[in-house]
Amino acid sequence: MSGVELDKGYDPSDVEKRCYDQWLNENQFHADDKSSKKPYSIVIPPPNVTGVLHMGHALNNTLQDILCRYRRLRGDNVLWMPGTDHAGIATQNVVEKKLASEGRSRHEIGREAFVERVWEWKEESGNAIINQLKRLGASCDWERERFTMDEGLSRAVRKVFVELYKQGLIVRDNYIINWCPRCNTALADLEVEFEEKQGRLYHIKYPLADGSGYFIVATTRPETMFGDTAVAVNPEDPRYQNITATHVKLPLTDRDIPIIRDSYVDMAFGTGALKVTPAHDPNDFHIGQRHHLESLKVIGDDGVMLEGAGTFQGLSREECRKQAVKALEEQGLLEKSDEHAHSVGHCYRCKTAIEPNLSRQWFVKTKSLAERAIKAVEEGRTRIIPEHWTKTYYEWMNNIRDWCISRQIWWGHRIPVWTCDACGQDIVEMEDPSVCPSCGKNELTQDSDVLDTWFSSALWPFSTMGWPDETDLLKTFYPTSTLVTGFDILFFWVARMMMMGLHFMDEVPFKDVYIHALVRDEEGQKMSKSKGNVIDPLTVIDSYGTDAFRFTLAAFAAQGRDVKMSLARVEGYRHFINKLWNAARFSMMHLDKEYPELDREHMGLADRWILSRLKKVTDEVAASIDGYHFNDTATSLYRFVWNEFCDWYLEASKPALYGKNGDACMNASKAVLFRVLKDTLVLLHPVIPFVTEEIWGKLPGVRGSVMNAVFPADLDDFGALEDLDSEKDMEFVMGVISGVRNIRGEMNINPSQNLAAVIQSDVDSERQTAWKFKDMIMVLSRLDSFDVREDGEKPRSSATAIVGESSLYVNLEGVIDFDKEVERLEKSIAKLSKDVETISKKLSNEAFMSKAPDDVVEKVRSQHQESKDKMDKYQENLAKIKEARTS
RNA sequence: GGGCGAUUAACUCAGUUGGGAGAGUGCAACCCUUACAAGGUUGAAGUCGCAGGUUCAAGCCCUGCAUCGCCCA
Repeated sequence: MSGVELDKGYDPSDVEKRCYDQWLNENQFHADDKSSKKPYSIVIPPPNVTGVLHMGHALNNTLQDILCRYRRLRGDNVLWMPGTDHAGIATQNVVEKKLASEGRSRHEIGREAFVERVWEWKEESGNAIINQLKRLGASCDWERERFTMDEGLSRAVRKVFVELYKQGLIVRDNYIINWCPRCNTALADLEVEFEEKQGRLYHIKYPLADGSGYFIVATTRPETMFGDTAVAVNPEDPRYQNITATHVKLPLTDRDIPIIRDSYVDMAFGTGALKVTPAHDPNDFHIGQRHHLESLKVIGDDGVMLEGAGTFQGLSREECRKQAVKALEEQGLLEKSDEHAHSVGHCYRCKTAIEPNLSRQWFVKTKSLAERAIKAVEEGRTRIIPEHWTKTYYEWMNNIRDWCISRQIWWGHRIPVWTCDACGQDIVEMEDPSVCPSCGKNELTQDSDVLDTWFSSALWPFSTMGWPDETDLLKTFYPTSTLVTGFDILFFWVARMMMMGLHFMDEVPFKDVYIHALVRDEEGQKMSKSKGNVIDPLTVIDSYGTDAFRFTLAAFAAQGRDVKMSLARVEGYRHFINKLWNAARFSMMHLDKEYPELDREHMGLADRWILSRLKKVTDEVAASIDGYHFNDTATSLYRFVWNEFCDWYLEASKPALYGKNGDACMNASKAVLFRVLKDTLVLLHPVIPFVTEEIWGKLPGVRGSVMNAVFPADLDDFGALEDLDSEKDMEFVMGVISGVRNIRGEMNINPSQNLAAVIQSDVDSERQTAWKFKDMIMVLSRLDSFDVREDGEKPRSSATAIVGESSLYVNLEGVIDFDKEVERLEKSIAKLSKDVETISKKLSNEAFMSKAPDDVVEKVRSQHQESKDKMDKYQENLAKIKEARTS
């Protein structure tokens, strides 16, 4: 005994900072621009620069880190590109609120000063989330950290805008868009969240212009009626076949509006007559386009009624609704109003009800871009995992609409379009223009809007690598290997990166897209501030350690299933970390040097067995990470470490380690212990980097970081670790030991009481195995006497277990409780007889015998035989014990 | 309205080509055995949402239904 002394328990807080600093100092996370090694690259989904780490980030980045650390261990040149985005609307909102608390508005201080303030706020808070990612252990290449608004990325944005403009893929148009009256900006369709709201459906009489009656139109938004420019009915609708009037009188106004016929109108809804408001409803807008209707905007960008609302001008849209309804009622034009549930769009940033609004905005024409993005997935150049998300991807891509990219805010990439005040010419170039190329005048005005943040995020996989320059980084790492992200931004981000990557790089941005679940609370509710059910990842890290937290996230990350985070689970995995720590602590007591060679000649059964199991778990870990089955990775490791290494191997190898079998065996076992512990740390490292690094550093003779270790599967002798014979022998031996323990437990025999046991068997191999490894059997089942024989009388006062095809008798002379043993045996028999019954049924089923494949029939036969033999043996013993009881 | 997912032990969840239902936690009993009581040994616990169908064989494939959740319109 010697070696390094480890503390009794593992203290993460002390270790984590030290390890992380060590990695940074050693430049472990840095990727080479050029390298002969196989490249592996991931770009981080950039979090908002002013945001804070939440559970979603924690899961997302833990999975990326597992992949990156694993690929490094496999010898790849790994780039994990980190960075943040500027989150235009969200960040602007925050700074505006701060201004408001000072009693000022952004308009008061002006654009330049405001943007200055936002940069200040970014500097102030911008490192928070980066530091939080570091606490999570993220092994990003921090030297390459990028921000969507830094100079290089801004140049990429400019280039993309200019090129798309020149290609006719970016256009300015008057179109119905989603307007947030609170943020005062246009939004993309995606940025609107629909929510079912209880409203009212108002049935309003629209008198026919020729006085021959009236139409009843149903609407949830009576305030928009001032913008009506037609009433539409379905041409098929029999109710309106014989209408002679061509116009209706628009109530509360002096306007007549035409009656039009359009098959869009749902005859089953209301009375089948639809008021058409092209300027304030997307569907109406399209009807308006088809029928060349006028679009009359009656609600201003601030949500206040405009001139078209007549006497209602100046009212808010909510107040206008109230008063208009009242006026209609007074004039007898409101037939009725019913309770009505309908979905209302809300701003995804501030939750204000969206106003569909006619507006002049910039759009990306997405159709041709989407076609290539669809094709890339169809052809498998990009794989979406789990596969079922591809359908959602196709669905959206096939129905994609033009993307409104202009935002009426100040924080973001300003749209690089100048208009000549004199001749109206638009100028869109890489360099800021000073004179109009058309008329030569120099009074140019730049568009005041900025671009959607997602416009810059869409370029992330190549803009972060230096595009539009042809950098080595791009050559080495584009296309990236894997993108890890949540499904909530599949459209916002993934789809748009696909379009931009294919268009500008002529190559997909990533080969694999792994889509993980959302993290929810214990009840499965989405975590949100308003519900108060948010668990702060940093609190979890502080209480349980990063490794326990990461292991929990990995263990929960089953494909296609949400993660329900519970602190009880994290605590459970903290126990696992501690178990590992203590296993290492025990190991270190025996390890005093490096053991470079395995001494197969002097190894015991447990040694050969654990090496074989090590090979197995290594294969499992590699396969599960390669296939993004992170929960399987965690499960395999957990079982191996706890149930095989700790529960069996360490216990079984103690005699050898304590020198009871001589120095040669002791050293052979130490070498195995060293090897298994070392390789296990490497296998665990991608999931729990800190504790593994800490233990690694204390391994005798080992230099450098675990990050530079070789993955066990890549070691020369890896294949030679497998030893199926030893696995089989060990299984039998463990069966015997468990048999004794079971009897001890069920018969309430004190663990400290030594017992005598006998294996009786007519199977040569089982007798040999039992005899060969009797030392292990005796130690682990606490026997002071153990015998193996081919036949003979069963000991009178003993309890029985069947192991393999052998009988195990545990002598309970003087302590046996016959009734209990009868009960025990009957229980086993009942279980077996149920099995035998089911299997017999199969075997007597002619259809099964003739149609099932031979190997299956054979398997069932042997199962039947096995169970039956076992049951017979129990029954024999039961008879004997009953006999003994009565005598 | 269209689409996707979920439903397996008290709880949280695995179950990858269909071939005798698993884990962790919790629970119960016993144990301070010299790495770990944040531990050890043992045990109990499931009509795999419901109803049909395909098949020799269904937790798994097909259809319908129910409940819950999400996305899109």
